[in-house]
Order: sequence, then structure tokens, then C-alpha cells
Amino acid sequence: MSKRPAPNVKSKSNRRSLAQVRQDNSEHILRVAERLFSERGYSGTTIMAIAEEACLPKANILYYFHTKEALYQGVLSNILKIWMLSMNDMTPEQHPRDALRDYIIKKIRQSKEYPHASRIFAAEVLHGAPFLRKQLETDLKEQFDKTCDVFRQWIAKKWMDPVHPEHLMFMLWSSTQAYADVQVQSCILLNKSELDDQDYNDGADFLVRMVLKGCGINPV
Amino acid sequence: MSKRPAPNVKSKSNRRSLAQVRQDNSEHILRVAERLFSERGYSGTTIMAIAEEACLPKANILYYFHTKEALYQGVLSNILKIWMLSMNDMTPEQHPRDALRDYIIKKIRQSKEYPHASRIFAAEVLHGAPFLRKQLETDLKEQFDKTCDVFRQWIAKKWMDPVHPEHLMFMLWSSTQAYADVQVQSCILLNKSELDDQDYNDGADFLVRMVLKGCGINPV
DNA sequence: AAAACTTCTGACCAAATGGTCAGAAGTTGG
DNA sequence: CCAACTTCTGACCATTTGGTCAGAAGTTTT
Repeated sequence: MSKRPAPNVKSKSNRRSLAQVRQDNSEHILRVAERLFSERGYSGTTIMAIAEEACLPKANILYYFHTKEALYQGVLSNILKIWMLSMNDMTPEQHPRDALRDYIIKKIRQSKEYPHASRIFAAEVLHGAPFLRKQLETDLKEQFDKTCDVFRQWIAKKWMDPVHPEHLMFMLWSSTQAYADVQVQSCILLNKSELDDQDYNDGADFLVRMVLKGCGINPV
Repeated sequence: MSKRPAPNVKSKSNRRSLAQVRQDNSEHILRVAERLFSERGYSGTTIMAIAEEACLPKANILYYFHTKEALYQGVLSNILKIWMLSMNDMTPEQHPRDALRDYIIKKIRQSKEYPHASRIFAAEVLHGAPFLRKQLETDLKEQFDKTCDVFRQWIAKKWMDPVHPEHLMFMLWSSTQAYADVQVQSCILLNKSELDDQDYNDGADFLVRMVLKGCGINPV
């Protein structure tokens, strides 16, 4: 809730080039918007609320992003950038023991480091991906199919049990994603105001062990 | 999207007692509202939209539910009823092989039979449980703690590996919940317009196997 | 320092939204 | 069949919301 003042507040003459001002303000707005969208959803977030949290007049928000939808799209494209960037491809040559461990750890770290992004993504999917459909149908599906294929090759090599690749993917995705999505719920259930590093590590350890053993993969 | 006409449409003189009319209409409205809330979220759903889908004038919706929030609460309480009812308690005497299998199957069936309810619940949690906090803090937490305790007793009896009970609960919850939440996504990724029974069965089989083996539980 | 350009903002606006209300229409009990 | 009651609804209303715009303020270029 830190109402950090906008970069330009009360001091436009701070010797910053216009280009710099533009970039700073755009990013500032995107950050604030991301947080609010993740907390209240698309419809639940008003431009006025974003303006107040960003300490900028509403008209200024609309100067940078002409419509609410454009602002939301801006937030989403930021998110997808993070997503695609850090979604490493598992390869058939890697042993699943290492590949799956790395994947789980990376995904959980992502949930921890970008909780807003994770939640917006989840909400988007939950409501039928009205804004992301296209991207999911192309980029994400490609990634998904490729990874399932890797699983199949591992199975062929007897490196893991013949589990259903698609359902393994779902399970990996949902159980790692959960550490961002149900943070609130987790906190209620664990009686903590926030998940700490220990919790994330425990979660990762648990999942790695469960998945490897569950898939009949020799640990170490 | 079937705009099924309201029970009372065009025929109030159908010899139904007022009490009956009241109940029929309340239920009809709740059903429509549940669907819309699950598709568009709380803020994204307007009373007017509910009225149109229910084939009733807006004022009539507000006659039965004085405010939008009251209507949403009505939907939520319906949902919690389903939830609590079907969330069977696992017992320390049961063997985890059976208890966990039953739990997973039941949860996945629930995702299939009540997808709207599941999604509303997920969205609620995702946004910090603004309407459900109290209930989660009492009922759900109690359930959660009790079940973790059962896990610990199973572990003490050497019926399963010493896994972290809390994280096992998270994993069970999120991976079963997923079959309702990411239905859309799943459909995109699996190239289907809808998950069919086979998919749900495959999912249940996969999860049961994975969890039992992952927890070092002897199958059969 | 003046012209050209970008950034910023208060004042508006039309549409949508949640909600009210008076009275019509229908049902029930005596 | 009439009085009491419940259900229903069109017309209205205050507020909120996304968005516009003219012109002020600041920066860059010449």
C-alpha cells in the first residue's frame, strides 16, 4: 500500500529528459496498475483508484494509456514477458530428475517473486482468458506440446514411469502456481501473515520429492 | 447461455402457491447469478446482466435480493454448503491408500459437477477472500488442521512417508481444484471444446497414482 | 528567446450502475 | 367477493465510471 509518489512529483525541473520522464511514469503506472488489478481484478479496478495510488491525476494516467483496456494489456504483456522468459524448455537429453527439480524450483520462485503477475494470470485463465486467448493458443500451447513430448521421450528411455504427460503438466502447473494464487488462503491456514522463505523452500522440496517419487524417477 | 425463461414467465396463474413461486424464483436467480459471477467475477457482473439472462426485470431481482452483495452472499453460501457437505473427513483408522484415493476422486468429481461454484471459490480466494475470510478462518482452518493431524498419525503408523502434511494438503487442493479452474486453459491445450469424462477419469487416475506413490504408500 | 513540441490537468460529459418507490397485478384467507 | 397480503415492474435517481478536451506548464530545438 506504499503510496510512493510518482517519479515526477512536484519537481518537473529535475533535469530529466522528456524521454526519461515518459519511461519513468509509464513504468510507475504499470507497477501500480499491476498490483491493483491483481488485488481487485479488471472490473474491480478503477482508473481513479490507480491514479490515487500512483499519486497522479486521472487524466495523466489516460495520457499515457489511452484506455483502461490498453493499460491492462500493458500489464499483461509485461507479465507474459516474464513468463516466457523464465519458462525454460526441458530437453529430452536432460535427466528428468534434474529437469523437473529445476522446473519446480523455478516456478515456485516465480510465484514468490512475482505474486501479482501470477495472480493476474490465474484470474485471466479463470475467467476464460478473454484477453490472452490468442497468446495461449499459440505460444503456450506450443510450449505445452513440446514439453509433453519431452516427457514421452523420457518415458521411452525408461527414465520415468509411463505417466500421462498432459496430466503431469497440469499438476506441475497448478501445484506450483498455487503458491502465488492461494497465498492468502495459505496464510490463513498456516496462521502467518506472509509465507516466508522457509515455506517456499519446504513447498519446493515437498513437490520435488513427491513428483520424482510419484513418477518413479531415481533420485540422485 | 441458455436463456431459460424464468419459472413464472407469462403465467402467474399456473396454480403455484406464493411460497412455491418465491422459492422457484430465488433458486432460478441464484443459478443464473452463480454462472455469471463465475464467468465475469463480482465486479464484472451487473444486476442488469443477471436480469437479462434470467428473463426477469431488474427490479424483480432486487425484490428478491435487496442488494448485489446480498445476492453474491447467497451464491457463496450455496457454494459453501456444497463444499462442506462433500468434504469428507479422512480418519486416522482408514488406510491412506483408500482415504486419499476417495478424496481425490471426490474432489475432481466436484470440479466437474460444480465448475461455477469451484471457480467462484477460487476467484474469491485469489482476491484475498473479501467475503469469505471469516468462514475460511474458522470452518476451513479447522478442517485443514484436522486433516493434517490425520496425515501425521498415518506417518506415525508408517503407513506413509514422513511428508510435510501442510504442503501435501496444498498440493491435493490445488491440483484437484485445477480441473475446474483452468478448464478453459486445459481445453485450449488439449484442443477440446470441453473436458470429457475420460479426461476427468485420467486426471483422477493420474493424481491418485502420483500421490500414493509419491507418499510411499503401498497400493492395494 | 521564440517557435515547436511534449507533458500535464481541471473541468466536463455521456453512459452505465446499484438502488428506490409508487402503484399495478396476482394470490390468499375469511 | 372482498380485504389483506405478496409479488412484480416501469420510471426514476444519485453516483460512479471511462473517457474527452482545451489550454496551462514545461522541455527541446532553432
